[in-house]
Amino acid sequence: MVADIIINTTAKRLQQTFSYIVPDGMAVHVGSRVQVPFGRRQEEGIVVAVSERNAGEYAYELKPISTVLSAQAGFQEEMIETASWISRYYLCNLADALRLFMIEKKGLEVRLYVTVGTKAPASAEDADVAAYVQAKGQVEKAALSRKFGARRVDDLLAAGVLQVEKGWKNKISDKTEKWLSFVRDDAEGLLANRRRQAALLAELKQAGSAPVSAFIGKGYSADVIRRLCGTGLAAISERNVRTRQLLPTLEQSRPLTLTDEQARAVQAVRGDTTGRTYVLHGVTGSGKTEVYMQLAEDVLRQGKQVIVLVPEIALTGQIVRQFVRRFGNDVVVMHSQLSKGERKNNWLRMLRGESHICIGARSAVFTAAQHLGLVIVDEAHDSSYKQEESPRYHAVAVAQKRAAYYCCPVILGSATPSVSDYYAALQGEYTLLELKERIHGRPLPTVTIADMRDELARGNYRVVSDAMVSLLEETLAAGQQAIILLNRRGFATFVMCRKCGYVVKCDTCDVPMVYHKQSDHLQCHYCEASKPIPTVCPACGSKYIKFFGTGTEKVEEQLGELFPSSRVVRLDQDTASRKYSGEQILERFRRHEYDILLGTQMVAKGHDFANVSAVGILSADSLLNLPAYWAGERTFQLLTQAAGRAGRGDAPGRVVMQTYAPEHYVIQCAQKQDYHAFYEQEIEFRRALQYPPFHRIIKIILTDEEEQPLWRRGNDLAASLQSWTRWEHSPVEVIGPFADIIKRIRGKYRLVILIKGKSLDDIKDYMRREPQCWASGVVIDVDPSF
DNA sequence: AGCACGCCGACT
DNA sequence: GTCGGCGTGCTC
Repeated sequence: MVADIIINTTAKRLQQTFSYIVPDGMAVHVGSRVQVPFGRRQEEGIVVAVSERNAGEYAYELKPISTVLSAQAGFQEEMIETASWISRYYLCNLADALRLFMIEKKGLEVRLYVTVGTKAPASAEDADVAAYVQAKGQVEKAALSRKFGARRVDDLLAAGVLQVEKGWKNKISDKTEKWLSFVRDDAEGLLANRRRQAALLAELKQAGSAPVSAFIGKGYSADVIRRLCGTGLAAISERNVRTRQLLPTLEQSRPLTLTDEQARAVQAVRGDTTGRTYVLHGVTGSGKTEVYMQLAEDVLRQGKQVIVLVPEIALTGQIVRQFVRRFGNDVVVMHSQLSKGERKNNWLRMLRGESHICIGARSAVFTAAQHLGLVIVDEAHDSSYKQEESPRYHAVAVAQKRAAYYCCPVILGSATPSVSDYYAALQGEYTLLELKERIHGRPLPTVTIADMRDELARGNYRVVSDAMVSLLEETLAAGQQAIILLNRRGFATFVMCRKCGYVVKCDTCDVPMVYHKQSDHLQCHYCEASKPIPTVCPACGSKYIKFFGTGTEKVEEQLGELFPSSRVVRLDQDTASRKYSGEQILERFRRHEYDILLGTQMVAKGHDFANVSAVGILSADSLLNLPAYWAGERTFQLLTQAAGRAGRGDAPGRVVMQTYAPEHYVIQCAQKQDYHAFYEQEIEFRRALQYPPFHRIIKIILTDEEEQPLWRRGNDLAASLQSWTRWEHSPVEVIGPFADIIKRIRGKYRLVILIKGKSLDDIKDYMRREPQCWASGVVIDVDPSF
């Protein structure tokens, strides 16, 4: 037998499979993770095909597989298929795509092992070390150094008393633990004089079985346990490590009675075995979660599993809590703060079919499954579903691919579906389900627009408009809470010399630095570098250094001055960076320890605070003016999301949106919270300018520390792509190279080449074969989000 | 990605 | 003579 293997490295150019002999009797399947000789090294490989071919049929000599690293944490056929689709569609190599499905990214690790050498130790202390190594046979060098000191070990190695050798450690061996289980009662009186063993047996009878370690923890010695097993009344067995209870015990909730709309949606999806995608368009507060849960319940009844994706920010939010309350222990939550062991346990529980629902952010789409029955993507329009590093996959696309294999439905839930998804639904490619009513008939919040040009004309130079001030006054007076959104952190957005116009920029990035008052430093938001504030202008030496622009820190200060008796809390990357502190801020706001929650988009997403009746959006245009086709869509989504935070309780919601472009259709539609009107205008704009969904885009980003070679590489690659389109008479357009919006980040210049066309499959095939696309300093972004 | 090999210039 | 810099090519 011969196995085709992908070497699990990050090497960009190492893309092909390598064939190895499967030694007789070795259990190797598609998906097994194995150790293979590769050149002079040993490497980890993933088996992607097994054939009955003979080693003699190959033009080169085949080597045999060394060992199997893990059968348990291997791959299923579906995962290999999906990974291979990802590598083709997103133009990444297969090893990188496969690694997305792994918990233990690298299973094989090179370690140095020490054994005794040929020379005799010179001193008694050295003899101790040698004796220790002798007794163990071989010791990991790092462990030996910890015990005896690195200096000592190195000296002994140099003297030849010890010697060192490279070895490999398998990190993914299937871990087991010893379990003690009850066999029978002591009818014969075997334990008549053995009080500890009798007590142990009694406890064991209660428990049935438990890990040996649990009994040791209770004070039973290993000897007592061994002797009890010797009588045959109890037995020890090896079991795979059990997952400990990860979820807090919450009171269980019962399914609610559905509204007609909800029931229709559930009915439409129920029983789908075609792998279709459903767009669930429901206004905020229309009860999408209940639809999700009832569909999930259905799938669970069939013994199948569900993956629920939520935006990164929402992992601590309502939806997770609601699923846990409904489904209890059947739910595993994957979040970034889990330890590696916990992640692995959760993953294994899904793989073995012990749990049936997995909730997590983007990467949870790769969760192992016995039999997937449903994928739910909440807030499916959210930009966090697109991974911004290679492989640059979109979780929705991956979900659809996996669902197609299992023939199960995908639900894309959102109050503001992406224009592309909605278009696909109207075209009949997806199925559209609409929830137009809010639960309990609560009205949508009323939105007022504050034209900031008028404020300026009236002499209000503050960040906060008069309309917003009165909204906040009334809200605070009524004992209610408010949320204020400003999409920029820091105090002032740039620092400029009033005399010569010099703007302080980051040393390694081509962006102005932001003034942070809290740390009293200038900060680069691209590389985190910080600088002190110059006292004189570095360019002309004048002292007229001034701060311009407004960030969350400045608003915090102004709100403090305007409402001295109110309690304001700021939530942005700076205050949320410490572990759990973001969560704590939200929790304390929920308990009304603060009156105003101020922050960046973090405050806009998914929270459900019953006492919040007012929302202020300080700069509704901040995304609108970005030079990107999706600027309007993102703005509409953010504004609608933010507005949706108001009036979720009994008090009606009120929103003030500050803008310099009140007549813009995005602002107008957001004010009316009219998705359909927005969609109609946006789709015409996309059609006219041939943007997605009408055309697809690939973005190639080239980076280099030097500008000249970068342009040469960019021109060469663009020329190669151009010559292909001409040769093939392809309608695909190659645009560029041009300098990226930000010319330089972290000391590297950036060029962009765009590829645009109705179908990009053929040019992708060409790119796959073009070595320039696989050079270092080239990033390929298929369906880029910017 | 490693790693070896080979070519070349520099230096004990 | 040999050391080390880097470009090139291979790994079943």
